Amino acid sequence: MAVTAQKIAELAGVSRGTVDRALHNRGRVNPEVAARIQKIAAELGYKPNLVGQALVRSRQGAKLGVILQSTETPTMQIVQAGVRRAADELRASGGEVLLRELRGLDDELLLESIEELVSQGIQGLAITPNNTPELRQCINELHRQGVPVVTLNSDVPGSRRLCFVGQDSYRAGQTAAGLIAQLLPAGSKVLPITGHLNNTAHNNRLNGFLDTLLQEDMGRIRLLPFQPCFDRDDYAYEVTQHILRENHDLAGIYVASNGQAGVCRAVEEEGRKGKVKIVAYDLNEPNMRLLQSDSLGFVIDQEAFEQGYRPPYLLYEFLVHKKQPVRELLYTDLAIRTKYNSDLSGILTPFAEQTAWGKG
Amino acid sequence: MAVTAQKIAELAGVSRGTVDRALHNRGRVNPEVAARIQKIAAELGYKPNLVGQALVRSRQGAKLGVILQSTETPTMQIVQAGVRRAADELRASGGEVLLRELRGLDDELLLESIEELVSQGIQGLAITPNNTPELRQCINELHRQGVPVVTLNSDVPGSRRLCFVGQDSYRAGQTAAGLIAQLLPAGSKVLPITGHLNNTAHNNRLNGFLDTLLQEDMGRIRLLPFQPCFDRDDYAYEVTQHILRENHDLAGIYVASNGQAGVCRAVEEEGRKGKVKIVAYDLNEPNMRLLQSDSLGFVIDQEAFEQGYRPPYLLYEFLVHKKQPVRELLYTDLAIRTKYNSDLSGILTPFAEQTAWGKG
DNA sequence: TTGAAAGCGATACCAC
DNA sequence: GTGGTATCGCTTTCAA
Repeated sequence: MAVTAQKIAELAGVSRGTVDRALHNRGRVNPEVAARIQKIAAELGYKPNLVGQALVRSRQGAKLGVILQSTETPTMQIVQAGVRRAADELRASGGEVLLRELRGLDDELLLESIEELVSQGIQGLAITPNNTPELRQCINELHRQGVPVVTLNSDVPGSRRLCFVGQDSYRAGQTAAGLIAQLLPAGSKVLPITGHLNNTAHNNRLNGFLDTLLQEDMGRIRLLPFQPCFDRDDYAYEVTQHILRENHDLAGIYVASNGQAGVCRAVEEEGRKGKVKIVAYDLNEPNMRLLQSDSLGFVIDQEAFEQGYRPPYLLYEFLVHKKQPVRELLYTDLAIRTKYNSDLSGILTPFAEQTAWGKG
Repeated sequence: MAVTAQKIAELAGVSRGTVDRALHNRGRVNPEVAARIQKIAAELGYKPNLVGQALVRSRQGAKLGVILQSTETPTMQIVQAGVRRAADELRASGGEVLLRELRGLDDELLLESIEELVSQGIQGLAITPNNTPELRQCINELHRQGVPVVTLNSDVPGSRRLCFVGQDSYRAGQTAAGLIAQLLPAGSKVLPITGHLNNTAHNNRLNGFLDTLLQEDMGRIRLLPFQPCFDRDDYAYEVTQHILRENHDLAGIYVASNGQAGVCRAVEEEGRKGKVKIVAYDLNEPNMRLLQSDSLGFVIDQEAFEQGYRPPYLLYEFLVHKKQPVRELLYTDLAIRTKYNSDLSGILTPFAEQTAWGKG
């Protein structure tokens, strides 16, 4: 059995209360006594029992808020599943998670939802933010009020958020470049497709991609000028079709944004399936189908589930055990996936129910 | 605040103790009363608070044993790091993990170590087993005694282990095949290298690899007969050198076992670096260096850290909360990695220390 | 068959 | 400054 505060109290000849105050520097304790207690604790390697801590903190009950935007997209639905799972698990430990799911991107609605959750007394917040000055201000204000905020999926750099959980977009671009450079012979022509021209994440991916191909690959791959598709499959289709017809030697397409389904369709309709390698992002249901049908060769995954699952836990740990995240930027893993190492089961299916009585 | 046993007791007009016995079917409770209590619990969606449960169970204290073999290998050292992390975390929740690290594979030593740990009173055990009849018997005997066993990294199929945590070898082979099929043009010559001829995991990888290339790729890749290298770099070097000299058009090498460093060296010395694509397994320090130097194009990762980290938690959950693993075979993720999406930091470096006083 | 009470470990509060 | 005590939610005795 590990060493407890009680044991230290006995050894120091004081009460548990005094030990607690001494070790946590809460004051109101004789400096000499405090020193003695801390020495004993150090020698015994005392660590407070987290279960005991959690139990006492559960008096106030950790009430968390999560707001997701663009919940109509396949990837955000995986993020959602992650949040739900965390919410379920935390509920079993006395936590409470209020989840708001917003369709589309709407800064005003987001700010309203935050206010609503705050008025309901949440002690921590996780959001998929828009990178606007208003939101940055809002995050900083929450920080000032003692409400920690975790950004997920996209970040608000420089704000006083507790941390960010999501993809390292630049590295995601590099990874795609490294893959394509190995996939295609020297001199191959590649078309990069991006989304909105002002989407930071997509731009970072593109930069990582271009930098890597130009610098490290030393220009062995011939890059066509990148084309925006505004995250739309129909535009992506049109652009791809056009470029394919003009470049009969096109060997690869890099899709930094959404639109991969349109790209795949164009490639198939032009009879170039298999000849033109396509690399896109995210492991979700539609992409899974594209992988299975060999329309899409590779996706680079961003662990959407983890992006939803982790933040509530980070907030809980911070609130209940005062534990800071290990880093400010918690980048999710970048797995390269083909149809053979992709699996969504166990993520989208309802997970094993815990011991519960009734509907739960 | 979530619904507690106390609340149910009040609503049912009984005491907490009765509620507890009724909900857990411990008997000694009037059937009618039990029914009423269960109905109320179901309606309220009662779930016992895990923190409360854990605290009371901590009276007995969960004492776990972990035995790792081949700890001299780079990958097992990552597994070790995972075990250590879990041990640290569980200690903070009142758990205790006894870790035995064995060099090499030695069934006898393994069985001795198990006995030793059992005699020290462990209530659960995790091991990297050898697939021998003696060990299977030992696992079954432990099961009979009520000591759950988790196999990790390698399995003992058909034994009464609680579950297995590790790679799906067949799928790992398929993944390599899918990658190589996309990497190389039709007609490319590929050499498969394997380890010991009786290593089940390596054989399964090879089977997955061959099946996939022969069936799904429809023989577009020309396969050379596979060569064993007995997990040794020197043999792998020799074999590779020989084959390279006989096949000036060799386009790829698939390494299902250890030996990749020897393979890479041979390829470089023959001046074929970059021309011959190499796919191997595991993200560990030596492979990381091979990736960085572009000697190795891809590795397929098996989440060694997770293989060490998960089992203690599975045992803890099983012992403390009676929670069964979701599946019997818990396969780790198969991420395809290049130098751009590989990262070992945060795994091998000591992780952020928790609030502690002194040496810990 | 049931209730009352102790106790797991840590913390908060209130007397002294 | 300090010790005592109640408390978190649950399980487990021990009495009744």
